[in-house]
Amino acid sequence: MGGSESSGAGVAAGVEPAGAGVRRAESERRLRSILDAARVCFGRDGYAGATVARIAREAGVSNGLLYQFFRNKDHLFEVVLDEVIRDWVRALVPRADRETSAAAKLEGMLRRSVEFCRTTPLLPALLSRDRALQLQRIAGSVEERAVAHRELVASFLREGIAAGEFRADLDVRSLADAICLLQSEYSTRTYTDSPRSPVDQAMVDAVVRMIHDAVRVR
Amino acid sequence: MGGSESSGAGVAAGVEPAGAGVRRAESERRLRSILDAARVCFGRDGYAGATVARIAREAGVSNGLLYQFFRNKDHLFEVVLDEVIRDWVRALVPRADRETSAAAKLEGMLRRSVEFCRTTPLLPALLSRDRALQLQRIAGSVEERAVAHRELVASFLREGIAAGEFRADLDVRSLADAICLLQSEYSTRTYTDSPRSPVDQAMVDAVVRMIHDAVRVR
Amino acid sequence: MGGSESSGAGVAAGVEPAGAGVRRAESERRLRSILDAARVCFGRDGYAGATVARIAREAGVSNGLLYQFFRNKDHLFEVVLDEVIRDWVRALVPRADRETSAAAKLEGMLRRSVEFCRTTPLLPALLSRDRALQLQRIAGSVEERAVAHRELVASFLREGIAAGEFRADLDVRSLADAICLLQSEYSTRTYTDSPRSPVDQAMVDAVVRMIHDAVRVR
Amino acid sequence: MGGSESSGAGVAAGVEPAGAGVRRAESERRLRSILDAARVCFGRDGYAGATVARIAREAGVSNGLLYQFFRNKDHLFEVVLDEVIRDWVRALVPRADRETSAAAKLEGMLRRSVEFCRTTPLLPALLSRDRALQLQRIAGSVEERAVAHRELVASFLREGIAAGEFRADLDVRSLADAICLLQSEYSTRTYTDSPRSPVDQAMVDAVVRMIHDAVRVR
DNA sequence: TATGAATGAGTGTTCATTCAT
DNA sequence: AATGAATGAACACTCATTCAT
Repeated sequence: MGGSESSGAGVAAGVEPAGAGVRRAESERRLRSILDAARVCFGRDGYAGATVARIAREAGVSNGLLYQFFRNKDHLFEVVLDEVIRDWVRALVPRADRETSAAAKLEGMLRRSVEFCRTTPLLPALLSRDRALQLQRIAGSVEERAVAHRELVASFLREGIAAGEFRADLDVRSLADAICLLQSEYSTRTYTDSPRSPVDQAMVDAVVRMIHDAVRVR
Repeated sequence: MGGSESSGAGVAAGVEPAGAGVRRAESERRLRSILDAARVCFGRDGYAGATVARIAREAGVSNGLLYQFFRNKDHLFEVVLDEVIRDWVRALVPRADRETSAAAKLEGMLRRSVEFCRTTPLLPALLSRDRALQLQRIAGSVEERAVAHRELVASFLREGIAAGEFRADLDVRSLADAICLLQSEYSTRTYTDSPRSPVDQAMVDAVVRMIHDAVRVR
Repeated sequence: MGGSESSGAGVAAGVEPAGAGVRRAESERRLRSILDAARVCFGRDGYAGATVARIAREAGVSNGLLYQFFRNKDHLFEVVLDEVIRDWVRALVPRADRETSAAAKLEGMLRRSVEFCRTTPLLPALLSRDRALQLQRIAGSVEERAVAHRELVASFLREGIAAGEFRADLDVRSLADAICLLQSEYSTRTYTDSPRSPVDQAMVDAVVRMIHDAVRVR
Repeated sequence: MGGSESSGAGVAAGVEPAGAGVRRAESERRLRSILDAARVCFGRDGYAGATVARIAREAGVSNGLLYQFFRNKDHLFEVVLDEVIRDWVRALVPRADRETSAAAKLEGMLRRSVEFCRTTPLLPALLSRDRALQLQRIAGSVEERAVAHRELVASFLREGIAAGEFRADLDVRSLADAICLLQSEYSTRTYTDSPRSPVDQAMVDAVVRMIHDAVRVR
């Protein structure tokens, strides 16, 4: 995956690199490094704590260049967040070929999410409740994704129930919520690598088991 | 529980009320109101978002008085955090009389934690990963308490295993971690009452059931 | 008149010095010096050209103190403008005792205006068309005063016509406009003391004569 | 008059178009469009308010090209100002054939000035006291022209006196100054079209009458 | 002890200017 | 000759902290 988890082609939506010469490449590389630095800074310091100046410095560009690509700090944050979420969501989608049972899908999703966060300078941290975000500003996109995430998990649960694989009396909504939360949190902690409690394989396994126990037919 | 969740004795450790005359009481009351206001502000606005001026204003004291009690904003935050955690932990301790089984203790702990957060202007929000906190600053006390929390849960698990109430092959450490996490997060969300996904009784019930499923003998 | 043309008592409307001790006086003196410095700076450099930092420096106070008194640069400007206009208008009012004829009132008004500007660090310059002001921001108060000014002059003209002192066929509106303009401009130039054409007594006399010629019965 | 009020010959003094090939024409056209755009921008936004980037954009050229023709923003402004003044002065010169009396020349000058400003995207606004200009920067050329303007008016006055058309005791210098001022101001206001007091025909007529009254023999 | 006026370093943002292409 | 990406100094404004009273 390398150093940059950019979304395939055009770097980021909402940003127009413009131009089409040789400079284009250079410019795009800089935009990329700004986004990467922003990802790290926002992830490390939160929205308020991250300064535009520091992001620029860590990206190796001038203070002002940032404003050639983004309207303001908010806009930069929005784009970064969007990108990260997109990358993350992509990682969650089940492997159609190998994960056939609903249980396998749930498990795969959790493990991949954790793995994704381990190798990505990210801010799913931000998926959790970073008050510093003053989320109202960008609540939209985050909220939307969260809902989508829960819905995806819920669909797996329903699928499992329908297949007789899971208990019929599951409280799908509540369980989906809890599973999403576990997934988010363990993913986040994997990255932040807080000394508080580093996430190791045994923990992930335990969570997987916990989820299985919660859904499977007795 | 009343308006102030202060810890019984000398208000807060690390703070020297000084003096011993008649004014002592007055002074202590002011310190109390500062701490209460800080709790509310930090909880509401996060570390960076909370301003010293506003805390003072909401406490009904002058800007400068704050610095008679606390070295700086960081120090105030540290003390507030410590206090909140102490209060919270106190709420977790099982009711010796009514909760005899390990399972009951685990369940009671979760429910009380959620309840505590519902009625307390608090900042367990801060227990979770509020990156704005730049936790490194005060990691110490938080970390310490987190470890204690996990250890408490772990002891319940071991107790249950010993009593033949829980499965013998539980990964105690990992499970304790997951349970703590669920407890923290649902408690936090209860308070923040985020539109993202308001926590209702059904959800708490689902989590309780999940934990039961994870531990009980098949 | 002295160094400061503040309006008698409370310094400036819309600003709450608050407090009532000994410090109050000190504080008020600082507010005064900010307003005076602002008057000079805005007058000299225009709205955009004047920097908050320089105003603070020339007032001998810190950068931030300014924001204890005023919401922002705009607000400061508004207050300064209001104050200046108030002072200026006050200077225009005819001396009830000595100026009885309409002609004397017109003449007195012009001469006093010029005199006022000679001794006042001011910005009637701003009364004229300083585009840098982006007048839309504060258009209200300026416009209002300008209208009042024209109306005052017009009333003198009508008075003179009624008294048979002035020609009956005067285009009152247009003439009032022209007279106001002459007054504003010569007043402004007196202060700016532009090398372009310093205003001397002979010039003022010539303008006075011009106005007389324009109104008096043949 | 067409779209561009440039002065016939080499576009503008102080600017070296350089080169002598076929591209010369192209280059000159670009310079022209920069100057035109600058005229509009400076006139609309004032010196500080006008941005180099916007001027370039409205001229349809790149940001940097501007610096091939002009040392810096100041220089551009200087050149634009010079050009505008030249155009304006040209408009003031009396029609040798139709304006024979000194009074007719004065009147014609005023009316043409107003008319010129009505139809020209211009900045005579800048001739007046736009403090944002920080006129010190370019005082030179403006001052020079202002003196010339006054001298022209003065010559008309002397001519009228010599012809017995005007009063012999006129204070030529002072009166010339006042007349120039009226002319500048009404011209400016005509363009800016400020809601403050739109200049209509009646007003211009009144000013013309005022000037006549001021000079003509009783 | 308590005040709040005062400070100034630091923030996000703009924009004249340069320079590799 | 022409571009426009990149720079960085400067701006308005905020806020933790101090200190005379």
